[in-house]
Amino acid sequence: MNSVLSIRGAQEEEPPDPQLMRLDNMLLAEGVAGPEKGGGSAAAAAAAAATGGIGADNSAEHSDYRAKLSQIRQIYHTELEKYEQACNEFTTHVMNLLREQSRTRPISPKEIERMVSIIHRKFSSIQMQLKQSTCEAVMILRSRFLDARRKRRNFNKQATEILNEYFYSHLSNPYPSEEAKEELAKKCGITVSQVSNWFGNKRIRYKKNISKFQEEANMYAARTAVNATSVSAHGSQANSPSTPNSAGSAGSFNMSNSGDLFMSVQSLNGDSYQGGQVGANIQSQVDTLRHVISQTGGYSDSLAASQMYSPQGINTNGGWQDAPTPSSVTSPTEGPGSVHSDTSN
DNA sequence: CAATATGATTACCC
DNA sequence: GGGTAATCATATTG
Repeated sequence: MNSVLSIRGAQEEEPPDPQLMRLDNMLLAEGVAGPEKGGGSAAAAAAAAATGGIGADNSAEHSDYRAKLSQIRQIYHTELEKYEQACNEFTTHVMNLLREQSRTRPISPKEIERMVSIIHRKFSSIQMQLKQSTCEAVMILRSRFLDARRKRRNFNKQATEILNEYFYSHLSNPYPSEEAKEELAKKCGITVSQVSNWFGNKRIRYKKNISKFQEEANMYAARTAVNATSVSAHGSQANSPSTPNSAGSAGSFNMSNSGDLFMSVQSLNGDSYQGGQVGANIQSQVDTLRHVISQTGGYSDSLAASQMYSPQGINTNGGWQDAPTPSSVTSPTEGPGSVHSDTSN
């Protein structure tokens, strides 16, 4: 046992051991070795407060993690304190011993100093072990709780609803801007990067096989179309919403009906009054309507329409990326023709 | 249980 | 830096 000390003591001196520094830095970064809050009970309270600040369900997921982390932190600190105390006690004990011995034989201060330094080194190596195992524990905790891949949770129904609504009403260009992403994130109670992930996944999976998403597309298209028309085309006879049900979608919109819808949109667009909201609404409708109509089997009749509405099936640019926004949302003041050209993608 | 759906990560590209 | 495509790891479903 002495051998260990001598070996360690020989090579290790004041210069900060890189390994130790690494551990210290990590513990600090993880908030384990951070400055202890004033009150003793502050740890739990602080953790709770910190979690309560930001995301709603996100923090809930992390609360468990934080609780465990603060547990680790507490253990770490008590252990550290214990070691320190033990070190001091042992030092004084040895000092006393030496003092006693000094009566019978001369003891140089150098010897005392050496003893003390050996003791300290021994205890600091114990501390090192403590830090190492604490780091390990934190790492495990992190991988267990923070690796979202491992702890994947589906978004709640409403969130996916909102996201799908946006996606299908911007089918021609489903690339939400940073602002739009933030908005969606806020509405859905998720993070912006989650929104980005969602759209990335959605785009690729939609494109991969559109047929699988037809029902869903119809559903959202019909819903938003009905919504929009009932808002923008004031009153009128409107259309019986008809079940937004997926199966019935084909039957729900017959040719004439969809034609009416389109006409109303067109005229409104031509009006070009009140840009902003209305314009955006219309643009959305173009997408959704296009989908509905194409699904309703409007191919035999409206030839012109059929061509431009022909959706992703034969779409010339199945990929979205190639076709940057053709004036989509930003210019509501275009002539009626622009709608067609716009939808031609 | 297998099969599918789904959110996150990765590699690679522009 | 943001996009796609492939992939991973889990959740949900039948």
